[in-house]
Order: sequence, then C-alpha cells, then structure tokens
Amino acid sequence: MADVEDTLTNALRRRIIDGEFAPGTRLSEISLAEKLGVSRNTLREAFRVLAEQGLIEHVPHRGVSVASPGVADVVDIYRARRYVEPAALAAGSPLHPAVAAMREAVELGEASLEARDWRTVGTANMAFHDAIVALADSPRLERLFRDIAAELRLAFLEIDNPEALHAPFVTRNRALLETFLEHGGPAAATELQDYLVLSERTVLGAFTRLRQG
Amino acid sequence: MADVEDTLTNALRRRIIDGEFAPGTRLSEISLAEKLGVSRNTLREAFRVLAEQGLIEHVPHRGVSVASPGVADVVDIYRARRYVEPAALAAGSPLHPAVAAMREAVELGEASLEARDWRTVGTANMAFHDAIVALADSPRLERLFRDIAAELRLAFLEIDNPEALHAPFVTRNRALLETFLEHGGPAAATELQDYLVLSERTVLGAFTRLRQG
DNA sequence: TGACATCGATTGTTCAACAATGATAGTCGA
DNA sequence: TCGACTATCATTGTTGAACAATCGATGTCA
Repeated sequence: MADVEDTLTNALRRRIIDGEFAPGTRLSEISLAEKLGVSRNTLREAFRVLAEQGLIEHVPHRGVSVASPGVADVVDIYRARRYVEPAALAAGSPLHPAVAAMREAVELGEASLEARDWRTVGTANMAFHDAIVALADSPRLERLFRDIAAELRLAFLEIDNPEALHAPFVTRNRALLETFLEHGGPAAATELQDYLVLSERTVLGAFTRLRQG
Repeated sequence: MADVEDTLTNALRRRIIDGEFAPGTRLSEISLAEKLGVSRNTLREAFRVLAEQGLIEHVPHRGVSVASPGVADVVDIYRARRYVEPAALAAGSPLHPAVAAMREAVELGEASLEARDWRTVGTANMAFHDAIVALADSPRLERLFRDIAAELRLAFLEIDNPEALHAPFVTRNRALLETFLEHGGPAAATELQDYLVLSERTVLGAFTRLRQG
C-alpha cells in the first residue's frame, strides 16, 4: 500500500485542500474508488489516514465526508496556533534556515497580492506561518501545524471570500519578519499574538456573516 | 470498520502501550491478523491509524513494527511538551474540572508509590500531565499530547527502570498542584518548566546508560 | 399526520488470489 | 575462504467478489 496508497493519500489530500471536494461533501467509497482507479480496500486505508489528520470525518456505517470546520473548530485551531507559533518565533534564531522560507513566503505573498491571485496569497500566508513553526525544529509540532493548517484551509473554502481573508496579512507578514530580524524573537512574538487575534477575528467574522446572510 | 476496527485499533493501541509487543517488534500482518481473529485488510486499516499516531512505524514493503523512540524522539517530545504544558498551566483556571483530575492523579501516584507499583505510578504521572493539558480546553492540543504521551511510554518501556523513571515525580506533582492552587498558573508554569527539564534529563540519562551497557 | 415496516444502498468485513518487493540462502568464481 | 551474484521464498501491496450489518428512505396503515 505504500506505493499506491501513499501516493493515493497525498493525491486525495491535495484534491481536498484544493477544494475539489467541497467541505461537507460525502465521499462514496464505491464511486470514488472507481473514479480514482483503486480498489475499495485501498481507498479505505487512505481514508483512515486522512481521518486521523482531521481532513475528513468518518461516521460509522455512514461513510466519510470532507471535514467542514465550524466556529468551535476555528476557535480551537487558533488557540493551538497561539500556543505554538509565538513561542517558536520567540525562541527562533535569525540564522535558522527557515528564515529564508519566511522571506520567500513574504515575497510570494506580495507578488500574488499585486496580481490579485488570492489563492496564492493564501498559500503564501500559510507557508509563512509554516516557516515560523519550522523555527522550532520540532517534527511533532510541524506535523500538528500541518494538520491544523489543512483544516483551516477547509474553513477558508467555506467562507469563499479570499481577498478579505488573505490580503490584509501580506503587509503584516512583511512587518513581522522585519520585527523579528531587527528587534528579535520576543518582540516579534508579541506582535504575532496580536496578529493571530486579528486573524481569528477576521475568520470568525466572516463565519458569522455567512450564517446570517 | 468502525465497529470491529475502531475496537481493533484501540485494542492494539492498548496492547502496544502496555508493552505486550516490545518496541521495535515486527508486526506480521498474517500472523497478527490470525491471532486477533480479523482479516488482513481490517488489520491494515488499523495499522494506518496507529502509524499516523506514531505508535508504529511503517516501512513500505517491509511491514510495520512497534515504534522504538530514540534520543532524537525523546528530545522532540519534551520540546513539544514544553511548548504546550507550561502555557496551559499558566492560563488554566483553578476552577477548571481538570483540576480534580490533577488531584486524583496525584493521589493515585502517591498510593501507588507506597505500594511500589511503578507501572501505576507511571500511569498516574501521565494522567497528571494529561489533566494539565486539559486545562487548555483544546481538543487538538489534547490529541497531540495523547500521541506523544503514548510514544513516551514506549521510550519508558525501552528503558525498563520504572522506579527511577517515575518515582521522583510523585512528590513534584503534589508540589506543582499546590503551587498552582496557592500561587496561581504563572508560578506553577515556571515550576513546570524546571520539572520538564529534569524529567527529560532523567529519561535521556537512562537512555545513554542503556547504550553504554 | 405520525408511527411503523420494508426495501435499497452503502458501509464493514472477509476471503482468495496475484503482482511486486525485500530478505535469505545457496552458488559460483577469484 | 571470501565476496559477488542469482534464485528462491516469504511478506507486503492491491485487487475483486462476496456477504452481513446498518442506515435512510420509501411507502403503508391507522
């Protein structure tokens, strides 16, 4: 299964994150297996992995569906982010290789902002925060962030107003990087705390508006 | 699979954590499936879940074996713990339901210490820290801790000197709980930082001695 | 209208088979 | 004798079909 299924798991993961299957979509074993050209058993193994990662939801005897994070999930995701990201930034070294990734993400975000390519702006924002977590040099924390970042992407898909969601943070990413390099990790960590509060508020606001109208 | 396999996954998980399969043990699909009375396919699905949780290691075409955490893993596990536990304690409320769980864990640890039941002492210690994480009210952080706690148990199994590993921390748990209740979260968080450093050093020391002879 | 029984579709699970891969053992040559 | 090579074999990866178990929907009846 490592051959076909590892590929299969990644392929499915990418397609879900890319929004090919909208959040909440039921994933039928039979039809999806046929569509992907694999057997039901192989597909089910991939399902278990993705369910464990929180990307799909598995209800016994009712099948799996793409996760559709709610307000509680978003709140918890940001709570987890506030536990990890500021601390990683505070303790991070400006000489760490991940700093280059941070800079690249900032620049990609700025370029995509100008091109009004909101999808890529969102990807760049996530890459920026991924790089922040990478400062901690902890595979386990990176894996946690990878999973919650994927969940957050699903939440973004539900909202479907990428400009409001991603655009405001390109400037903040640049500023945060400069604070980190010029004033050090602790100062940047404080700034990131506010950043995350604002980001959470933006997402939750969009969610609330979604429910009302 | 939810019926048989959810049970199956939990059963396997428990047996691994309990040390029925020593760290590093190869788990043959055929023989284990026969032993457990399930089919290979069903067992493989459980394997995927446990592999995702870090309890077993999966090498393509070579099967799965019980994880045997090394020094790097222990270091990373404690790094992750230092990111989560002190912050959870610092922000935790003394009125939180998890405080009762903390107290119960302390008392169970003290009783088991007197009975020289090191296995239960270890379980109680883990329950104590689990309760600390529960203070954060974050399902995702709890899941992270659940996984790394299980890995840590495997590391303990490798060392196999439960008294030195668990006994010293019963007193510290009691002290930490009292600090939390009497002087508040931040003070307790500071104490927990030192606690975790000491704990890590204890485990790593035992590991090093293990390699040398 | 609402409770109930029936039906159908899907999931849960098993089994048997075969391809692909990795490890092992045995062979050959230097 | 030793090392490289090859053949063999056991195990994993994957498939397809089959059947039981369960859920949801449909339709029936009071």
